[in-house]
This record gives sequence, C-alpha cells and structure tokens, in this order.
Amino acid sequence: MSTDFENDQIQRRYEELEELIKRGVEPYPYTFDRTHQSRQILDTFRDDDAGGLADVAVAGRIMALRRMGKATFFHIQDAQGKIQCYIKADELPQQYEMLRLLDIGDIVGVRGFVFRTRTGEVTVHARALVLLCKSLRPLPVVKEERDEQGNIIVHDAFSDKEQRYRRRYIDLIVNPHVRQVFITRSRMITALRRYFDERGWLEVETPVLQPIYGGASARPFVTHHNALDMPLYLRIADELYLKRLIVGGFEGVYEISKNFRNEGIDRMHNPEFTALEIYVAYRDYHWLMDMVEDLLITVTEQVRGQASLVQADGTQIPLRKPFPRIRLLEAISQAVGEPVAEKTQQELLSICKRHSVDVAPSASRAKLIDELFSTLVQPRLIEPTFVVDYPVEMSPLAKRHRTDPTLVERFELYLGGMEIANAFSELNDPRDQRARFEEQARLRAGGDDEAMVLDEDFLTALEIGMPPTAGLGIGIDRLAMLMTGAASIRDVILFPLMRPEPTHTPSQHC
RNA sequence: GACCCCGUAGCUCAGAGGUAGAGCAUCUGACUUUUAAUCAGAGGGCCGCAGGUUCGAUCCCUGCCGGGGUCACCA
Repeated sequence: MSTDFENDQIQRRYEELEELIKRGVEPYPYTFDRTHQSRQILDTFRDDDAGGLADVAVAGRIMALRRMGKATFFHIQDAQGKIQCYIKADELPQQYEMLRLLDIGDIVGVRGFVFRTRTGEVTVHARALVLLCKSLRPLPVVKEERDEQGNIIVHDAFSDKEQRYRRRYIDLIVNPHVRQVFITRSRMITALRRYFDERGWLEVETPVLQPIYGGASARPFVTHHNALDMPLYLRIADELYLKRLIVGGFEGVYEISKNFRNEGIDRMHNPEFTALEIYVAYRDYHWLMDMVEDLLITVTEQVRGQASLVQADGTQIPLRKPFPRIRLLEAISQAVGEPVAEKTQQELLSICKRHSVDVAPSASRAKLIDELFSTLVQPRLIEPTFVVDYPVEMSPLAKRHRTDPTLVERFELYLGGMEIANAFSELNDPRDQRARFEEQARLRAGGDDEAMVLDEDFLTALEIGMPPTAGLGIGIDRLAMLMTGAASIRDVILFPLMRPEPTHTPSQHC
C-alpha cells in the first residue's frame, strides 16, 4: 500500500477499507432492496400504530454519527431527505463492530423497525446494517441545529464557491437547497415541454456542429472535423435550422438547445447555456406576446405553486396579465427626457455623454441605442415588461415593422432586470433577408467579428418560401434563476465552466 | 481583456515581521434514547506557487496560478 496519501484522513479510510475486507465485509456490493425512502417513513409514521413500519429497509449516506459506547445514532441521507437510525451493540454485535470502521460519507442499508425516540425523532431501530459503499474521502461536515421555532440553523456550511462548482457532487450531498434548485430547474423544463406538446408543437433536434453559424450575433467556438477536413462551429443558436423546418411544412417546432458563445463569463453568462426556441407558422409577434404571458404564468404556477418569481434578494416578482409593452425608443426617450427616434449618431452620442453612458465615439447608431437602453432602462425592468419594436439595424433576422420600415417587429421580455426572451415576426422575404445579410457582411468587413455570416442555403430555403412565422427564444438558465432566486447563472448550471484546477497530485491508493 | 477583493488543517474561519490557532471533522479512552450529543486526551499545515526585501517572510513587495465581484463583450 502506498503511503503517499493526500492527508491522514484519506489514509485512515483506505486502511479501514482493508480491515473491512479482511473481516469479510464486501465494501461495494451490487444491490440493496429498499422498502422505503426516508420521506415516506417520516410522513407515514404514527405513534399509535407503528404496525405498517415494523419492518422497513432504508438506504443512504451517513451524514452524522453519534457513538455512545454500546449504542450509536446516525443519520442517513437519501434522495428525499434524512432519517435517523439507531443501533445497539448487544443486538447486533458483529455489525456494531463493523460500524466502528464506518465514517460519515459511507453509504449503508438499514433494516429495522420505526419508533420515536425520547427526544421525539422518528428513527429506524436497526435489526441489520449493511455497508453499500465505503467512502474514501472526508466530506465537509455540515451541522444542523434546530431552534425553538423549528428553524434549521446550519453551522459552517460548505460554502467555498470554487469548491462547490468544481465538486458539485459534494455540493449536492451537503447542501440540500442546491439539490432543490436543480429539481426546480428540471420541473420548469418539463412544464415548458408539456405546454408546447399540449399545443401540438413538435420537439426537434438540429445540428450542434454547424458549418456556418448563425441566428445570433456572437463569436463562436471553432472545431475541426478530421474526415471532412473542415472547420465546424458549435452552434450559437438554432434559429436558422428551425426556420428551415417551418419552410419544410412543420407548423410549430421547438428545441431546447445548448448554445455556445465564445464570450465572457459573469453572473448572467456561461459560455455554454440553454435556450428554448419555438417557431409557429401563421403567427406574429403580437400573438407571441400573449402566448409568452400565458406560458410564463402557467409554468411558474406549476413549478412554484404561485404566479410569482423571486430575485436573489428574496423580492417576489408577481406575474399578472397583461405585461406592460413599451416601445424601445419611447422607453429610452422617457429615460433621457427627450425624443430619440429622429436623432442622428452625433446627437445620440451627446445624449450618451450627458447621461454618463460610456460609449466609443465611433459606435453605430444601433449600438448607441442599445447602450442607452441597457444602461438607463433595463436595470429598472424588474416586473415583466415587453420592450417592442427595435431599429432594423439591430435585428437582421426580424421582419420589418408593418407601419414603420425603419423598425422591426421584435420584442424582448425583461424580468428581474434581465433579458429573458427575444422574439420576432420572422423575416420571410428572401430579398430583404439577403440585403440584411449583406449589411452584416459589410459590418464584418469593417471589423465587427460578431456580425452575422451570410448563409446561402438559408436564403434558398426562404426562396422556397416560409409562411408568416413568429419565433421566440427563452433563456432557460436565467428563467431558472428567477424560479429559484439564484444570484448567479452558475447556481442553476450543474457544472459551470471553470478553468482546470492547478496541478495537484491525483489520489494515491494501494 | 481591465480593475478591486480573496487564497491559512478535510470544512468554516481567526491571527501576526520571530516559521501558526479555534470550532466542527479525524484518532484514543469513557458513555445502551443521542441529536451542533457530552466529557478527557491526541494527531493533523510547502499559511496557493515562484522570486525579492530582511538577520529572519505565512505576514511586506513583484510576478504567476486559481476563485469571487465590477466593467467590457454578450443572452
């Protein structure tokens, strides 16, 4: 056996493992037949009738151990929660000896009967104890105390963010609220699917590896296909493929899409994130706004049991129809105290200056509008708000506004100060789409590496003909933040992107 | 990419220019209804890494690595 252990506790556990094997204990058996999960027992136990719980089998990870000589109390944790178990040396001498070699973190199965202790805790009195998995690394020990009001006070919670994100499995074991976040996220996605499926829209899968990336303005991750010897891009959006499917005759398609954007990382951004996009034929953005209101309220009620979301500071955001709809330029005009619609680039520049909005003097008109909005308006949009009708330069895939050709029929939904959804009446005029792509190409030639790339096949599809279509994208991670009150997108992504850990010695063993 | 903050035991954190401390966890002993179990004792640290200043650095300085935050980019 190597002596090169990371620390004494790991070494001790490896030695215990050896000792267990020496005594004929199988440290990694194959199955264990459970009769109950912890929750079921706690929910169904009745003091006047323990009959139904006279013989139960539970399994879980040891989270607390209180040894008192010839009797021991321990808590095991399963997917539903924790339950206390009790074992006495004189009843199970051999297994009690084995227990001496067990630790917090080990996974065990307990068979026995349920009773209530003197201090009132429903507990499994062991008639048998089996080891199901020996844990070889110490777990952060989180101690809980219950005060007079029954509130749980957590002592020294495992809280180092780096460790929590890098070792999410530990985070999930010792921080029960983390597990709840991801259950909520999953339920939200299920509810979204159900909503779309009930309306007959088809869930589809489109390429993640794309020869031409498109559908958004962002820098891509580039990879290479060896056999075809060609560059491929991880998708930044699935929009152009979904529209091809509408051309193909599907009248409602959606995809839950992992997208990849080679951009910075912060509280609202992870390089790989989840979007939901949906396209419905013969509809426009007005219809979509109504749908989004209904969708959000329906899903939120299903997930949270009430039509309100929650911010990281605990503030509730009630969802009530109709969500206010404000036109982008009017919102900015209100914020700066003068109309901005007719302003030139130069005039917008000086407005930015007056309101201490930091911009490059060479910034385009669209860029200035975007900056004014995101600095002066967006942070105030806590309650759900549709911002509608964007300048055409900002939206190369959206259809021109039916009454103002300088605008497009587009809305973004803001919630909690974050952009949650982006949608348009989709541009289906191939001539206009080509002109917009060409404008993007000019921007790209001018050094804008986030400008869109011309996709000739997509134009071919539009020439075949796409019916009038409404399209919507929802940021799933951000919506999950508002479902769970998370402060950072990393708190709703199981394994957020981290730099590799600095070199450390891998675990040594015999 | 820029700036600010952080990095000390398995976990949560103190600390100080003279090479370290607490609580929990761990180990030994006591304890057959405990629950932050208790009581008595013990072990455990390249104080993120590398240079520099100094008689002496974990502490001061510089660089690097990792993380958090703000900004930029973006959703």
